[in-house]
Amino acid sequence: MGRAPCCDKANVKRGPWSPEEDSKLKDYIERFGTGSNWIALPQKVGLKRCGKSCRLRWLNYLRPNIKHGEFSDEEDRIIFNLFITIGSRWSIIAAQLPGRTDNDIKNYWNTKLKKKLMGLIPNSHHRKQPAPRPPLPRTASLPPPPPPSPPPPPPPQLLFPSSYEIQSYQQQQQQPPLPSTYSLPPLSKGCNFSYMNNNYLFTTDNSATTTTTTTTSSSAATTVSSVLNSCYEPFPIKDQDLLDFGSDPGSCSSFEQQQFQAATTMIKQEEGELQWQRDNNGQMMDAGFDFEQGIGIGYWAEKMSDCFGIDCSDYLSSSGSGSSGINWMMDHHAGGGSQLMVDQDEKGLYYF
DNA sequence: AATTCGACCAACCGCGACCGA
DNA sequence: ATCGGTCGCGGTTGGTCGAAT
Repeated sequence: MGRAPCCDKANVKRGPWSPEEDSKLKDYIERFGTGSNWIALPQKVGLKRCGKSCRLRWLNYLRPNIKHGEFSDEEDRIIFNLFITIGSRWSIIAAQLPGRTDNDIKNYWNTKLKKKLMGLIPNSHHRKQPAPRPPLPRTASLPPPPPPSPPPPPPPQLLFPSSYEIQSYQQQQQQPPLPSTYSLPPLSKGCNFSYMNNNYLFTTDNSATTTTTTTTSSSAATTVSSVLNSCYEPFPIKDQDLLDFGSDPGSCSSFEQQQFQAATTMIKQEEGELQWQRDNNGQMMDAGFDFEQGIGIGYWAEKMSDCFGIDCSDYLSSSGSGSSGINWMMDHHAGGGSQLMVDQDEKGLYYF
């Protein structure tokens, strides 16, 4: 025995909404609200529609402040990063993009963004502007589009996911499903946030001043296998298993003394071979670290080779310190202002 | 000019969650 | 604790369009 239908499908209209229907529904809800009962709403409004259809039409199209049209690069990045982190939880993703609906984002992801990420189509900076399409009959009742917004600020240096991010996304497709329960930290407009679930760390923090990290379990902190960064500005990631090296001390996660001490203690306890370089004031030097004998440079070079397929022969032949190793990597593979991460648990090296 | 194909997106569908009786 | 009604979500479908053939 199947599930009982939510309405009498034989007596409800289906398919595209007419302007008259839109107008009726919109007027009614604006005057009286939904009454917290979508099933009963169509009868009150005088529509031969299923309640679910009315709800969908209102939420996705008629309600105020719905944003239509092209997605911005910033929206692209937010969608991408959230998708990587939490998967296809479209409603949660939509909650981070005011004016966008889950349906909108889902369609956008499936038709454009996913392909763009896989390199099938160029990113939006080379995006061919589509020719304006005449409104479909079903959209004939739309209000006129908002006036053109002022020109956007100049784009940041890098707008689209790096090769690492895309690689990570592709790898993530093979990962086991994310846990069904997770919690987002409270968000407020303009605040920075980051959180980590069992496999991924996510952050939108680009302020380099405050970062919150939420771990979902004690084991989460030891199973970090992937790191994503939604911006390309230096930022601190403070996590006990992720050491973040930026191009200056302020963008290194362990620069703060407390964090530094904790990380160093842990590393020395577990490995005993990682040693930080400090300047004369006892502060950690710019992106400086070194491996002591035993694993040392060989380990470092091996990991770079493992993770990135990088030929480290010229580094190995140099007489530089660990710091020059970072610089070598920055120069050769990441560019200025990039971040390097060392996953202590998996010995992984990541750069952005 | 006609046909085919792929992109796009509004709308539908079914399931699980939630809530009140 | 159980049941029925409703909501909300995410996957899928189908109509329309422009581009390509």
